[in-house]
Amino acid sequence: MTSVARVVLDSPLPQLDRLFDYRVPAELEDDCVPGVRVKVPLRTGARMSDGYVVEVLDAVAHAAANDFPGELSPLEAVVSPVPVLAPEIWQLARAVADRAAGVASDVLRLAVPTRQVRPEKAWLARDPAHVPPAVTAPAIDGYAEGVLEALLTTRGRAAVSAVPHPVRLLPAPPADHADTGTGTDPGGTTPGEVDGSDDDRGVWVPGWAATLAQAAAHTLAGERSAVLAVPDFRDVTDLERALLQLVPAERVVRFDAKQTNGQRATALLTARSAPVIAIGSRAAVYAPATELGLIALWDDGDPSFVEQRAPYVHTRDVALVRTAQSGAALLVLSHARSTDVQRLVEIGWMQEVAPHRVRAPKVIPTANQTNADGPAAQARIPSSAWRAAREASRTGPVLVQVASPGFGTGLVCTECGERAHCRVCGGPLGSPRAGATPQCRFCGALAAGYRCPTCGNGRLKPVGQGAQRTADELGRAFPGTRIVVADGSRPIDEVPARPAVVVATRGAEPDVAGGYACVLLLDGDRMLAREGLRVQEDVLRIWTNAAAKGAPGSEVYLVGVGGPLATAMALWRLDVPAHAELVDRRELSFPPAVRVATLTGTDDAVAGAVAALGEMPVGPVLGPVPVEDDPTPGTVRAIVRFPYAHGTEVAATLKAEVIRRSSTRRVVAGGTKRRAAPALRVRLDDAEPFSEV
DNA sequence: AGCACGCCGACT
DNA sequence: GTCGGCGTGCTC
Repeated sequence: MTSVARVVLDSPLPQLDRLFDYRVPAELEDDCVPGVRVKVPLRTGARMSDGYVVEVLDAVAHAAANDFPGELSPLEAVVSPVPVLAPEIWQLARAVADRAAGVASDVLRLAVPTRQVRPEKAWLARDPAHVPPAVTAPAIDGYAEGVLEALLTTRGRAAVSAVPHPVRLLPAPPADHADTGTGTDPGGTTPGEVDGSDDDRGVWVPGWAATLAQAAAHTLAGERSAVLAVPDFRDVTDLERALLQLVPAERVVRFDAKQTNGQRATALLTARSAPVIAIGSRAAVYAPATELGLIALWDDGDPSFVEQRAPYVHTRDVALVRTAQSGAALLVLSHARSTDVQRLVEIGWMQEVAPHRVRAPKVIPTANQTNADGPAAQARIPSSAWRAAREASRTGPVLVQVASPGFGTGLVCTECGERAHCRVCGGPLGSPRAGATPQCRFCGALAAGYRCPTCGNGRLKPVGQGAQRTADELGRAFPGTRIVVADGSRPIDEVPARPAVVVATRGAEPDVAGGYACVLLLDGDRMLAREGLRVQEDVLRIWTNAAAKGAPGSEVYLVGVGGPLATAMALWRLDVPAHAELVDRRELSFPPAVRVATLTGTDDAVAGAVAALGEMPVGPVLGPVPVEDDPTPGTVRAIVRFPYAHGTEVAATLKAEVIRRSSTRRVVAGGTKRRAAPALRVRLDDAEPFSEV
């Protein structure tokens, strides 16, 4: 009895994005199981394509399905007998691609690393009798008793406000017997904050990391997997440190961008073998963790969650699809709520959970206070904040958050004030240190011997204040105090809990055990001056994340900001501005109140796609307008907006249009053999066009 | 992608 | 009359 393999091809072509059936030769039948890599003939016998088997049918079942009338070609080869594509990850990739009008194999490239022989051999040689060490369920601290535990048990979904300060996590006692119970709090080891004692057991971790680690350990104690995705590498490290206090290292599997393919392959196979806690950045959300019980994200508003490769799907959206498919619980932790999550809360899809009896940062807005008669640094810092910082810097580290890296935000001509731009790419020039050769902030090109194109003058001066400049000024104003600078080019993970002034650019704030004694948020006005849909929620995220690095209840000075944002910060009610923002978006029909699709290509193709959508879009179609910097002249772009309820239909229609347009190959006018860009490119839920409005 | 099929100009 | 141009379409 011959069987039939259904295969997904490893090809980015939209017209090949469906399953192909192949006859399985008898000699391959043993190895041909769902998830293995295969080689298959395509169109002509000599041409081979790679792919994955997603299903194996016997001939009877295939005859009953009867969807291909022709004669099946035989499978060429099973590349490796190791099933690297888990069935649920195939389902996830299919659904994610469909939602984004994209190609499933593009998603698979994010989910499955390229073939690695050594990890596969190691996996095949593993001891099948090995039982991973059991895990004891810890309590989840900082929230009303049992609330999050109950959510995990009932597979609920929640937007969780994070514990807004560092906490000390104590190690879990060794689990000496397989305790499959849930919710049992091991006596005397309640992890959590410590009231300033000199006890040096345990580790200090951010509040959110402790909560995620406890929730994941709780899930794993019930022999179910957890998948935890965080925005960046440093967050993965924080989370891992928290987890290793609670569960054996063997049960934590990392997925992150800095791994080699070999490490990723090993992680993938480990995750498939037994319940684990899979942690990492974007890639972790695709971890093939068995028996999934929990999916959790930290800080879903962070732009790092936007995938940079086709089909550009946001980790949050992948998590939503995976939650729906797997029935796992979903926790989205943050301090500042994203408008996307606020929408899910308002439509009743997620519930809200806030910490119980925790000490929020004491945010003190200083809208219009100035301190004009001090030195330069003092002029930027109101006297109340100044005094608090000076006082706090005698007992511990003070965090000063500034907007941008380098010495200034840019360079201008000393004569005419014209901004200096890069001669290579036109980007803004900056100066990494006082007196250093100006350098492009975009492409990094050095601009030695720069002369102003407007007036011919050769001297430049900085505008704005960066971290180094602030640090220089504070160093003069705080003689004898250690000054530390942390920014993108000089990252510092942690500073000691000793008196110091730590000047950091947004997002680069070092951790400190126990938290900072005081936090100053400078440049808020400048951060808010940017244009774009996401500016407000972004800024709130940046402020709250820095504020949460302060010790419990420590003072946080929000300089130069007033109004509703300052109020929300002072009351630590970050749901309020999220709601207000969402109300605005609804009125304007902007995302995430609606979904958007950007259509790029020839005016024919774009107009055709808009026409094919018929009545599905809401509001006027924006454009089409010429795309200025596109390599293909005559390229236009249109933006259509549509309700979530039409998502499936819109994506399917646009995908069909892409296929229709890609079947005819176009050649660049001018006779060269170069192939032109596809006639139509479609991208769903791309907020970027709105950030320049 | 690649490669075959298909309907209109210059050649033995 | 054919050889071959590359527009159009398909790939189990």
